[in-house]
Amino acid sequence: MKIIEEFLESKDIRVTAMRLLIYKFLAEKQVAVTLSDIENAFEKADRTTLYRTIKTFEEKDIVHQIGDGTGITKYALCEKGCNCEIETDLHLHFHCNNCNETICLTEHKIPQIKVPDGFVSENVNLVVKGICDKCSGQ
Amino acid sequence: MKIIEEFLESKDIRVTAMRLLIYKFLAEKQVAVTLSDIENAFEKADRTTLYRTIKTFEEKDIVHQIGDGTGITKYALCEKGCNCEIETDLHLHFHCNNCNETICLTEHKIPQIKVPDGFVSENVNLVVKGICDKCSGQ
DNA sequence: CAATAAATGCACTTCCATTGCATTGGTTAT
DNA sequence: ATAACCAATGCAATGGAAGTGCATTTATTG
Repeated sequence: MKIIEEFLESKDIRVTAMRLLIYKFLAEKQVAVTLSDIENAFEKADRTTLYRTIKTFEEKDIVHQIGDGTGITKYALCEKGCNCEIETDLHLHFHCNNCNETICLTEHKIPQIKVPDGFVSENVNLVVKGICDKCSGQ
Repeated sequence: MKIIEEFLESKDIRVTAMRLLIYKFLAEKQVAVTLSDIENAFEKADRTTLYRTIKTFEEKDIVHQIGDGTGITKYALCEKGCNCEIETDLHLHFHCNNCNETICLTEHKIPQIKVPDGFVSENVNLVVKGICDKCSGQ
């Protein structure tokens, strides 16, 4: 817990009880979560607080947003190897069509994508859909 | 126009004036459009009709949906080379951060993405973001 | 302890997606 | 041709998620 506090401070994020809890929640989750997921986990807290906390985390580059095609934006902690603050970083995510969970595959880099002449690639969003390891193992 | 009629019939879609117009609209557009775009183009028609028409087109595999990260779903006609009814087809789209338009790059195939053991890849959604040819040429 | 600034909570708004139901319009069978 | 039927359309309403304004609480600083 102390470690989290120091980490947040190092990222220029003021430490509050709520923020510690939300960070802890994200860290324990192995998958990307929606705002509703967080909401359900902290029913005492107001939705706005959770929303703004996530936004703060995003601005300070410790959380990144994922659009996995479900229409609902999900969030995940940036881990080692996730350089999402860098525009050219490739975000590879896996969305399970069975359990509906989205997982960060930060260790799986993808090759540079070629685009036609005249187009300038700044950022790539790649979502692989299928069956995750938990669901395929059943 | 006769060609469109025959095409729709061949896809098991009942031909109506509205459907012909919407198909024509999509065919003329070179970019993926939102429901609002269609709505603006056909102010006389009801939003629901446009919505359901697009859904019908989707079910019959002549239109596919694109989530480009803007949060608003876009739609585009499936063209030659677009086999979006096939699960393993790779959808490559380009989203311009300047003009906000999304373009289908069906001719640009991308290599098979490797996923970790236990994961089964069924479908890949790839959106490249940057500046499109029109905007970069300014 | 006072003054200030940030964080939280509440209420409200907006936008898009979606559905139920009534109505219209086109197709088919008698 | 007409009745019966089913699909398409239009209208109204709902729901969910994102986002904003403002009051209040909490924390920090002088």
